[in-house]
Parts: sequence; structure tokens; C-alpha cells
Amino acid sequence: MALQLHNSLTRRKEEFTPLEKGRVGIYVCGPTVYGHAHLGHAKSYVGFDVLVRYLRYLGYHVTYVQNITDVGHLTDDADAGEDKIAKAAARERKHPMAVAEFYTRSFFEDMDQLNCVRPDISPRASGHVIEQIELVRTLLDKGHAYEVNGSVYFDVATFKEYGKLSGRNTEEMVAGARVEPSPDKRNPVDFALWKKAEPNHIMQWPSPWGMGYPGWHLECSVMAMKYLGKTIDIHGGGLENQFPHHECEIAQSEAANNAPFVRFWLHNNMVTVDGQKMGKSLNNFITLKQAFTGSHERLTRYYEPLAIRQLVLNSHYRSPLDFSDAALYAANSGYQRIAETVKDLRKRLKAAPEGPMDEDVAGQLEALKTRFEEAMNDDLNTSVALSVLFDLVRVTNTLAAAGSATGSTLGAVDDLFTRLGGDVLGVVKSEYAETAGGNDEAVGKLVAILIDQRAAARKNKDFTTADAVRKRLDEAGIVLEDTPQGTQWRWK
RNA sequence: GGCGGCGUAGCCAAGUGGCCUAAGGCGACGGUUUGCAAAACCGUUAUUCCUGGGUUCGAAUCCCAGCGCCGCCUCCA
Repeated sequence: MALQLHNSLTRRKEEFTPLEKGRVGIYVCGPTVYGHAHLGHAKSYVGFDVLVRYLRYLGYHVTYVQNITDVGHLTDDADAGEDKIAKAAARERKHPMAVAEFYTRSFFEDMDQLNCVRPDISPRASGHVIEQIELVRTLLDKGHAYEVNGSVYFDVATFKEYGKLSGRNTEEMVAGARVEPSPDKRNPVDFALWKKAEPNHIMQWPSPWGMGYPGWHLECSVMAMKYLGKTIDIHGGGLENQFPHHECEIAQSEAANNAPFVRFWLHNNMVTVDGQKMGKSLNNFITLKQAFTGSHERLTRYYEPLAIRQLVLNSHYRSPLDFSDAALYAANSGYQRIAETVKDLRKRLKAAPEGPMDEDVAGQLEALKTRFEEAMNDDLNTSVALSVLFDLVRVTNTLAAAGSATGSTLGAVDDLFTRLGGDVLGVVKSEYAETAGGNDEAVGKLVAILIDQRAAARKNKDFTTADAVRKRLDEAGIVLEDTPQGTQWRWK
């Protein structure tokens, strides 16, 4: 079975084929950089990261574009709204571009931690104002837009297909609107392409309509078509952007180009924390940096970035995901189980005897690989794909317990972990630190002293002392394991 | 008010007409192993899928009603 993806445009799973054989262009709506990335970003970008990784696994040459929104958009669609980045700039007493730069770097750091592959192009909206003005001119020339008092609006009445993505019709939207329509608009559903800037607006550019700044749907249209062409294979984003953002992108792009804008629209579902929408007022707003360090009152401990990644992949990208300390804790345990198995496997691989590949194991690996691919082909069912990885863990540990596997057999197992768990899911690292405290030599040395002391006590059958050492280390977060190869330690 | 989604074991979660007397993970319990543990392995942990009707030879899966939860309609991943 070939790869099937759920297309929001048709609300169905469809077989994915790229426009150009062997090559895929994908555009994903990136963050507005006015704060640190949070758990919602993790779900969204891990989800699309796995899509990109899987397309590459299938042999496609993928061009992955993910924008950085560094031109603040309005905090609402009425003229009174504030610019989010300008607001952050005022708060932090920095230039807006300094704010954008700071949080852009923070975002990349966090995404690296989550093991998301960097996009091929991370275009900044502020670097594409010229192209945005060009698109506005085209839309004006074609009669799809009109200027009023230095602002330009898209004339939704001229684009009959408006609403096809989100399944809305314009009459309903007018009836249910919660925002007072701007008096400048011909029609309440019209949206801004270019906004006139008041003199005190920090970020503004000269345009044929005077000083102003781009409307908030424009950048994605412009950057997607600049780097991927008039019709792109895949456009991804969060469900909350389906309307109005993506609907407006379609209208602008298709009205300007007379060509379909996107062939496959993919939407990620949302994140809740402890069952509720994540929001600053609910005190359940958790940034990734807080999760990585455990510095949030809703968390009982720190969580490894890859454990968070694993929790994301444990559910489907189109299902909502509830982050809770209990769910994170469970994902962390599962992640450690896989990591410990792979570490142990690689240790054994170094010392494994030469010999032929075990045919029986080869058959099992082949079956697992098939199940994995079938799951991923079914609209990226990462939950089932992960379960395959756990089955591989069991196969591996059973093999390890038997102790007689050859290097070629263990090598094939490691290869499958690397390809499925590493290349595609991104939860298996290519290299793990040699010892648990690999990044803290002093701790390693201290623990080694205690392990020696305990070993001496055990030799004398003084188990009271031996157990006391182990217990006190455990209380300090260090777990001792006695194995045939000696005593190992790791962080809890 | 309009639109959409969800409700599966103690928890997370896949499955969306027969292969389901329902994957996988976490947790718990029992066994093997261990000085005792840990880790690992083996086994147990939902005859049942929110409730009540209906369609069907057959439903967790389709339809209707009810209850509960969530999201979008304003910036948000």
C-alpha cells in the first residue's frame, strides 16, 4: 500500500503522489516569535517532522519550508489590535527585531532538542515584504482587492471558492461574527492584505499605498510560492489556522495565480494540559524549556525532550493530545525502555561473535518493518509504528538474554532501530552517552567510589551496608543495577 | 448562535462493519532470575468499547436520541 494522507480539503484519506516525480515540496506554518515555544509547538512540529522524515525514508527528495513570523500581526482583526511582537518589544524594552531574533534562536534550540530536522528554508516574513507588496499589486490589478485609506483588502466576493477548506459559507460567518466589522471593508468577511501604519507603529514599510505593514495571511502565500512554486504538494499547520488563515491563503494565492495553491492540506490537532486548553490565565501554559527542566508547578520532574517527542508520537497527529504529568511520566518510562535496550544492544554488538545472520530473526525483522510501513502509510499512524518499535525491543532483549547472537544478526537489529526508530520516528539516538553521567564526570567518579564500597560489603556478605548504599543513592536519584558485567548506574 | 471533533482497561492510546472473546505503552499483581533488588523475560490485568434505542446474518465501528468533554468561529502550533 502506498502512502495515504488525510487531506483536509476533501476530508478524506487520499493516496499521496507529488506533482513532480520523486520530489516533494512541503510548507508548514511556523511560529510567531514573541515568546518561548510551548507544548503546542512540540505536537505540531514533531508531527510534521515525522512526515518529512518518512517521505525521505520513502526516497523522496523533500524541500521543507517553515516560515518564521517576525512581523507582528494584529492581536485581533479590528483596527484597534496590537502587534504581538511590538507588544513583547515594549515589555522587554528591546527592538522588535531583537525580540524576534531572540525567540527565533530559542525556537531552533527547542526544536533541536526535540530532534526535529531543521527545515531546508526558514524564511522570515520581514525579509519578504517586497514580494508581499508585489502580491497585493497583482490582486489589485486583477480586481480581487481594493484600497481604502492606505489599507488594501481582499474582496472575498470575487473569489467564489472562499470557504472550501473550512466548510463555511460567508453568510453564516457574517451572522455569527463576534468582532465588529471594520467600516472600511466592503464586506465584513473581507480581510486585510496591507494595513496602513499609524506613525507610532514600530514596524512599517513604504508601499504604493503609503507606510504600512503586511496583513497576516500574506506572508505564507508569498513564501510558499516563492520557494515551492504556484502549486505546492503539502501545506501543514495547526487546526486552529484552518480558518481563517489557510482559507485566506488559498483565496489570495489562487486568485493571483489562477492555479491550485495546495494539493494536500494537513492539519494537526490541538494540545490541552490537564484536560484544558493551554492558556496563560489558566496557569497551565508550559514552555518546552520548562518541561525539559521540570520548572513548572504542574510537573513533578524534568522530562527528556525525546520522551516528550515520544508522547506526541504515541497518539495520532489528528487527535487532540492532553499533556499531563502522568502521561509525560509514562512516556518517559517507555522512552527509557527503548533507549536502554538500544544502548545494551550496541554494547553487545561490539563484542559479538562473527557468524551468519539468524534466518529466524531476519524473518521477524522483515515482518516488523512491513507492519511499521503499513502503519505509517495509513496517514502516519505513529501510535502503531511505536508499538512496532516496542515489539522490536522485546525481540532484542530476548536475543540478548540468549547471548549467542552473531554480529550480523545484532547488526541487522541495530540497523532496524536506526532506520525506523531513528531516521523516521526520531526517538532513537544515533549515539548515546557512554555512561549515564557522561556529561558529569565528577558524579561518575563519586558514584564509582560508592559502587566499589558496596561491592566490598557484598563480598563480605554485609548486605545491610550494601543495601544502605543502594538505598541512599536511589534517594539521590541514582539507580544501581547488578549485572553479570558488574554494577551499572543510571539516573532515575 | 453557527461549524467541527471526541467519549475504548487504574492512566495514555490504536482500531471505525466479520481477522476484535479489542494493538502497544505506563502502572499494578504473580512467576523466572537475584543475597535482596533493579533491569530483562514469561504470565495476569476491558466477554467489552459513555447511556438507551435502531439497522444488519454480524457493530467499539453505521443510524437516531440522550449525557459528558473539547476545539474553531478574534491572534494562537
